[in-house]
Amino acid sequence: MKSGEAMTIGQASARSGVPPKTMRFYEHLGLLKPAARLANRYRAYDESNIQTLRFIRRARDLGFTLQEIDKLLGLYRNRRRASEEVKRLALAHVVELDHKIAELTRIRDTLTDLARRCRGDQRPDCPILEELERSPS
Amino acid sequence: MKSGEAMTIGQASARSGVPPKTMRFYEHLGLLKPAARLANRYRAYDESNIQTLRFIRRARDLGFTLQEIDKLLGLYRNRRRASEEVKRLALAHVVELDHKIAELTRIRDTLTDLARRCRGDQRPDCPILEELERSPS
DNA sequence: GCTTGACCTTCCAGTGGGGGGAGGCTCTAT
DNA sequence: ATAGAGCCTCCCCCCACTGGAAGGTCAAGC
Repeated sequence: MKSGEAMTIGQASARSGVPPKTMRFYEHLGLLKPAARLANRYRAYDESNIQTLRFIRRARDLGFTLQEIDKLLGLYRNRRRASEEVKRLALAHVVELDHKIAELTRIRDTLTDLARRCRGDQRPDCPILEELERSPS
Repeated sequence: MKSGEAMTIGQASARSGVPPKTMRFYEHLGLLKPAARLANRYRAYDESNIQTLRFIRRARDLGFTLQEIDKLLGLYRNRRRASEEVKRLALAHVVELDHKIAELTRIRDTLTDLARRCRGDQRPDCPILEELERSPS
């Protein structure tokens, strides 16, 4: 394949790291514009599509939702828009992450403590089960 | 209502903190045994059901999946079984939580750094977008 | 020329853990 | 007698995919 020319969905997948099924799914959702088609109805992708797919993949890796990514793509494609909006989106995401991390850490510490107090032998008594059966939290 | 006697799903929900829809859903999944029915086909619950529902709710709060809770309920109902298994389940869950927390923290730090380096003003350049468009990760 | 196997197409169903709401009974209070 | 709350079942929706069925297409090997 000449670089810069049309790729099939499988080749685009290999170069972007986004599975073919996921690419079709994104297109169905409207996150990606409908791909061009060859005479045999196969989807055809070029370098700019790869760039977009990589952008989406990176953003997914950073935990952005598809809605957020849709906005980020809009901002990415229209660079005249202020970076203010991008920063706001990223910081809002950080706040959510902080909440999630705090919650998971609290749970982790509770469980670790319960497990530490559980002998984990053949005897039936276990603080973990005792905690779970407690009155309403 | 006499305590210790039959409750409707709404009353059981109020006493356990599990929404009626969720109770039906759990029954449908087989996590709860099919509830007894009154002559009018309403589900009927007693104190032992409340205990089970509270157990499930606490375990959900601690982030256990419904599959894990199913196992925990089995261990809870059969106290002769060793606490070893309970402890193993809890510690496995802690390991998963640690992975999740580490991943979220890594993402959080990356985003915080990118946002810090983004001026967030009217100018179009933004390290966040630049990062997202980078070559494959 | 024919088969094999990889790749592509569409569409349907399921995941986890529920929530919303329709359409229809039943019970309680007035 | 009637209003309204609560119960019943059923199906659809959320997110972000993933798997699979059923069928079209293409390149290589015999």
